[in-house]
Amino acid sequence: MTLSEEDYIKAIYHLGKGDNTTVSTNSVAEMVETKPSSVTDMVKKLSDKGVVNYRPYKGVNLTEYGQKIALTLVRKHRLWEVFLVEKLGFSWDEVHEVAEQLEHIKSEKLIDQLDKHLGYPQVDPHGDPIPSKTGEFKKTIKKLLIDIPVGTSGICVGVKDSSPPFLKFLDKNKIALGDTILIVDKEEFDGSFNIQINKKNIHISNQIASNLYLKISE
Amino acid sequence: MTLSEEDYIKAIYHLGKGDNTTVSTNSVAEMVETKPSSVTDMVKKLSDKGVVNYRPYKGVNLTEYGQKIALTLVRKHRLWEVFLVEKLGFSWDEVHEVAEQLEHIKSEKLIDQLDKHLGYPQVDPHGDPIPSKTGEFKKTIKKLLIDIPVGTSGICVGVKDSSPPFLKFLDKNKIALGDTILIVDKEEFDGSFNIQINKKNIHISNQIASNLYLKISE
DNA sequence: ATAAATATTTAGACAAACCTAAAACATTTA
DNA sequence: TAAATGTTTTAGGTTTGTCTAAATATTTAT
Ligand SMILES: [Mn+2]
Ligand SMILES: [Mn+2]
Ligand SMILES: [Mn+2]
Ligand SMILES: [Mn+2]
Repeated sequence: MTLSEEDYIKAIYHLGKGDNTTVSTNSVAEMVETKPSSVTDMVKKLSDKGVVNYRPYKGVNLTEYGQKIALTLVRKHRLWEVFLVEKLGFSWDEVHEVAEQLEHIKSEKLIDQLDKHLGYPQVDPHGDPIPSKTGEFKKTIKKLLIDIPVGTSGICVGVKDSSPPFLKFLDKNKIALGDTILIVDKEEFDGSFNIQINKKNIHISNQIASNLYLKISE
Repeated sequence: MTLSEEDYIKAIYHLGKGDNTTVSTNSVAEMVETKPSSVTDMVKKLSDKGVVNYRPYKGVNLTEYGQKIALTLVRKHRLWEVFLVEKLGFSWDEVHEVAEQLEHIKSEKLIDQLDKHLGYPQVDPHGDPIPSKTGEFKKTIKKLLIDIPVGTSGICVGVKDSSPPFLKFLDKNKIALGDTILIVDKEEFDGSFNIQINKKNIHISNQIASNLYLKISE
């Protein structure tokens, strides 16, 4: 597959919402930042190659073969993201653009060895799951910390309240996007939480807990 | 620069023998595995961009600007080669193809951090020097071990005699291409050598020493 | 010095991936 | 259910990087 073909396949995969829903020409165009007419051309070519099912005016989705390719690309993209953050000191929000390039490097050995070098990570820095070599992975969902059971851990991926006071609080307590958080304990009395973050235990109120989104494996 | 343009620039650089000699259309074609007519086209384009000096029928070489680009590419290529060998366990002869792709990834931060991650290496797994961020590097030369002064170290890059008995000897003594060898001592009496390889000292005869090529910095 | 051999460029085409403008189809709205 | 609106495809072009075949320049050999 060429670099362009791969980017289209990934777009169709991501728009397919995990269940390979048929997606529109326009939505693909928006995702790959091109014009709908270009998508029509490409999608015909991918259809000829057996990568997608395409019915004119009706939309497009991935074949089995296409899904396999998509999962390999997602695996590569996310492993590179882990590498950039863990080994090269990139931050959460700097990795995407570079991974977007690195995902197209062709070498099976490279990816296998990278996976090993990173200690076979299960999730990327954004909390998204990394498919195994055979394409399996756990789905993840985004939940408010307050709705997550004790003993579970997840990755901080967003805030509900983004007011300066709240952000300042997070900053002061060194809670940042991309951090792994373990729910240690929940206090019956006031609904407050004990959480572990960066190897330290801290205590947060019910209010804080209801404004932090984590991504956890189902 | 596009991937293709970069590969042409590298080819012109490598054919230029370090002193930026003017090179022929045919030689470039051979190196980038294309036809001479394609080289003519590309070289005109690179000339318009100020990357090369081109005189029809006379040949092509790099401008100052072109040399800068070439050195950046060589730097990237060789840093990735070190990464593949040192961090991912690739062997000497497996890295080139992958580095040929990785060298085109665009991110200055990526290369700076990779350099740091690798501990600012001076040479790649083939004994070739890695240009600094500003483009400086020591030239290296290939010499028979026998002609190298005591105290110098280099990287094993080839053999003069490739007969089975000699190769078997190297194998038995765990001397492989890509290994770093330090000349510890030379025996006046029989011209034999003490060398250090893989943190072990071994003794080799004058005959062995006159059939092993090392790459050393000038 | 001339002819033969070789190297290089030009001319004309092609595939990939994109574009704009116009036509065809589908959906919504009145 | 017909018009209006929005979506998708088609038609026709462009750019990049490649190719073959033919023309031209340069080098080598007689
Ligand atoms: Mn990409
Ligand atoms: Mn990610
Ligand atoms: Mn390359
Ligand atoms: Mn090398």
